[in-house]
Amino acid sequence: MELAKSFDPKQIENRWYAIWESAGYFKPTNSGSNAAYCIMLPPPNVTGTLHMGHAFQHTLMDALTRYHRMLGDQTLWQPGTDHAGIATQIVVERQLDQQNIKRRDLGREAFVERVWKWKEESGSTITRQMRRMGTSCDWSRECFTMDTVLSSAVTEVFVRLHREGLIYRGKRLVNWDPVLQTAVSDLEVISTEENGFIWHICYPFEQVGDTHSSDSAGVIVATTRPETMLGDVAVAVHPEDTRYQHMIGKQVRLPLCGRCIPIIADTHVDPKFGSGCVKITPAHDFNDYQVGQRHHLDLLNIFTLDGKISDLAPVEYQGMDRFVARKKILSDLEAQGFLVETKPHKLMAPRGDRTNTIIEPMLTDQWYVAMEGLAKQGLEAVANGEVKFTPNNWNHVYNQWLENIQDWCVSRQLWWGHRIPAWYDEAGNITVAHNLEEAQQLAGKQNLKQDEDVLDTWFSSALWPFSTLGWPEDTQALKTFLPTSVLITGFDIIFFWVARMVMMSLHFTGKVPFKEVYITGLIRDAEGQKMSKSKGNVLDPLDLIDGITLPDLITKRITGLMNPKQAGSIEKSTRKHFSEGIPAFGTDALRFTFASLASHGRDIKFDLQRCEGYRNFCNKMWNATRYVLMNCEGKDTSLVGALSPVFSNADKWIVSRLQQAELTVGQAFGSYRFDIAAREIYEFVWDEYCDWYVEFAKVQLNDGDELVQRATRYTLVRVLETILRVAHPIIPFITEELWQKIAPLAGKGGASIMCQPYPESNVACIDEDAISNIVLLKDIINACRTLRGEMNLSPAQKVPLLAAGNQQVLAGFSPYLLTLAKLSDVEIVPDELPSADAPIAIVGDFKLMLRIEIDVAAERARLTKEITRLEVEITKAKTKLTNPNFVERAPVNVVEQEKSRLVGFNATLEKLNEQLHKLG
RNA sequence: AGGCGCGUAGCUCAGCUGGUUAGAGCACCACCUCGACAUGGUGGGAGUCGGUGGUUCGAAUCCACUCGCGCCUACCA
Repeated sequence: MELAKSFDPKQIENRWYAIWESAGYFKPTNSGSNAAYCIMLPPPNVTGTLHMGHAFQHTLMDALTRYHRMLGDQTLWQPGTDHAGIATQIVVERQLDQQNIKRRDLGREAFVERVWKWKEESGSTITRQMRRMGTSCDWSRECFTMDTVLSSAVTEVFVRLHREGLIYRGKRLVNWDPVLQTAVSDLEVISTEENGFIWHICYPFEQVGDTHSSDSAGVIVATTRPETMLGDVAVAVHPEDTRYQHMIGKQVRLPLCGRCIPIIADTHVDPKFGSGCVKITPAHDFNDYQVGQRHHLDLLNIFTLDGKISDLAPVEYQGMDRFVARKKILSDLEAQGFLVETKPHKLMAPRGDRTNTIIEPMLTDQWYVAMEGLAKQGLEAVANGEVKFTPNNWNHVYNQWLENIQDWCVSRQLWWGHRIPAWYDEAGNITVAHNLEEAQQLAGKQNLKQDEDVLDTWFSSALWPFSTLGWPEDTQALKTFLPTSVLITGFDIIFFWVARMVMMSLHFTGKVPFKEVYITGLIRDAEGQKMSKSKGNVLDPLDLIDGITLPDLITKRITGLMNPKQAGSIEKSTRKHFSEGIPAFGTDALRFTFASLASHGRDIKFDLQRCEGYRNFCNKMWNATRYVLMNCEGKDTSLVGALSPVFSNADKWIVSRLQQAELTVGQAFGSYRFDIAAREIYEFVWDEYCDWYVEFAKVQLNDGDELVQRATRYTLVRVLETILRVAHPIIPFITEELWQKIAPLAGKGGASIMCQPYPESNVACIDEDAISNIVLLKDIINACRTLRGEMNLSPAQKVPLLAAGNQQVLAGFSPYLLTLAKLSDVEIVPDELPSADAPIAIVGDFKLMLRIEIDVAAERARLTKEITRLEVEITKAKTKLTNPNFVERAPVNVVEQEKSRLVGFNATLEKLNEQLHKLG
């Protein structure tokens, strides 16, 4: 069957994916003694959709997976999804909101059932989309963090850590999200600089007989959160602050509350900031909590869990929302004369990463994992090289966090997630166990109630590398694939996930979870902005694959906006950037683009035009294959026969060049330089195979005898078949389609290219003589073309060439020159070109002359220009070589190189001068 | 406050274990339907490598300082 004239990705992609998957090629079928290669897919949110970041990372993981599978490794790419506790719960709660149902009205059991239902409905969206990207992960092993098996691993880990004393329950200040009404970890709090105010408030001294002068009637405290004063239990000053030293131990009366609180001394206070007096609210500020601990102060909790003023505050504020209360407190303070000053102030506001609400430090009972010992192990693993980061500057980031780690608050007051395996009796005694029965047995009581809370999503994610392989059972998969080979992920989850996996895996399996971590850049839009729904700059990878019209793209971007007012500006910028919509580039072009952009350590601005360029590349590959098929199908492409084929220098050259490409690509995969791999494939296919070799082959097929033709066909087929395999890990679909057509001509076959061996470089196939011969030929052709260009010859205009130099070499070049340099005739003379008013060029020892009528003055000018350039180079080289410092200190090869350059320049200069004199 | 990264052609980026004339893609200009490909071919224009200083025979590359941009971590009430 003939190939279509142009590459059309739609025709081939879906068909091949279904074939691969149903044939079971994604399973780790290479067996036995072969090396194991394993990548864990960072499990996407089960209800999520594929975004550019996923598509990018999945492309790199798939390229490595396919590469290693073809190398013959036992290769597993383990897929799965994450239940994403908070994120998923929010999505379902929003749906309920639209029906005016509150989660608490529905009840826990019904709500969780609802989430499961939603998970079943939408949970396959992202995996369906991943299939469009060509991802060759082993779907038969697909996991979900709340599967029975994985859940039991979670319980096991919790119970073991508790029994080891590494999990404990405690009442402490935690980051509290008053909207979600759950604790969150430090990492889930985003600090953003915001414009606020700093208020100076006077706390008057408690009058004890003595009278103070009016200006020292109290101390001035500065605060950005006046509402918390209701929970103040002290005022702190620096012990060495001479302004306040004499006041330490005195009492002030807290305005609005009337309570008396002491002035205490604590080094936490910075005398240079504000007034040098700090109000201390231990129940609502992390620093104040520390101060409170040091001074044995009471914790006065004046907030309820939903962010209202509690009944421990004066009655007139009780039940008021925290922000409303702030306003009232400020106006009351002002009315009573306590508000001294209001100044604008930039502050870092802590906000919840999911709700964007101000996070409140809140005193609650929570479960914690003690991190110190685990962190130490985690640090060691990187320090001793068991885990390597690429690029390795991420070591610092990882180390810095682990060195300053706090205990991890793992309990969440949510319903969707792994329920904490702890039970309470009526007296509140805690029993941690694998299940109720065990807890009852341990507690010796029947009437136990399970903890209401669930675990942080990242708790189960931290176990992913071993829980998916069957831990705590000692499975074959665990033995084979742990430690896994490489983790590919973004820097944004080094703390959330990477570090925690290292710690948990070391602790429970004694092995690191992965030997290497490749940290990718973050995909941004063309202007360098992070892609987000609210900015309206999101690109859907599937739209790049299938294409989308401008109206559809606009509609997609402006529907479901949190702030509908942005629709106008989003539409405008979308029209500007995508005036024609997006054409269908196909999966391979998109994947090739991602690979090309994957240089190390940098944000990636996604450039649509590059994607277009790589679609063109796919088309080029497609058409090169068409050419080969047209000329080789049905003809003898083998080496078998009575007479052996005669390989030309061009044949030997392209085969040599192929070895180099194989080597470069292999090394590039090994060092995660996908950009280098992609560039090498691009340049080899386009610049070498298509631009040069196929053109040489045309000459050989046209002029050569049967033996030359056979060698040419053999080489055309052999090189193409190989480069398809080289390229397959990056562009799986087109290479499969084309390989199926080409492989039989190379005497190969198989159900799929993905099961074929990966090409490996063979130095024995490198022919240095052929390489230098073809380099010379290319130089001569280029020189002729340049001359033609400078003489403004039209491409159709064939002119005769007179060439001087080694006659045998020139005779071999002649047929190629005729065609590739568009010549009417090539005449060879041994040594000297005749005197003539014709343009000449010098290539090494060869002199070329186009036999055309020229403007003598123009040619004189052209030669003079070239001579001037050479003279500059000669001066530069001479200056270097006459500098004793250079000759003595530079490496020998550099000096030699400079010498031979000078010789070459001089020879060329001489010839050009000669020619200049010959001009009439 | 500390840490990291970036600044090279109009745009997006390679090159940066120091050594030919600093490269590519896209965009631009000119010419071209030639039996693989106009998603193409041939030729061409385009950069004082952010700035200053230093090390060196030699610096886009190494060092110091500096300007501009971005990110991360921590935090002053």
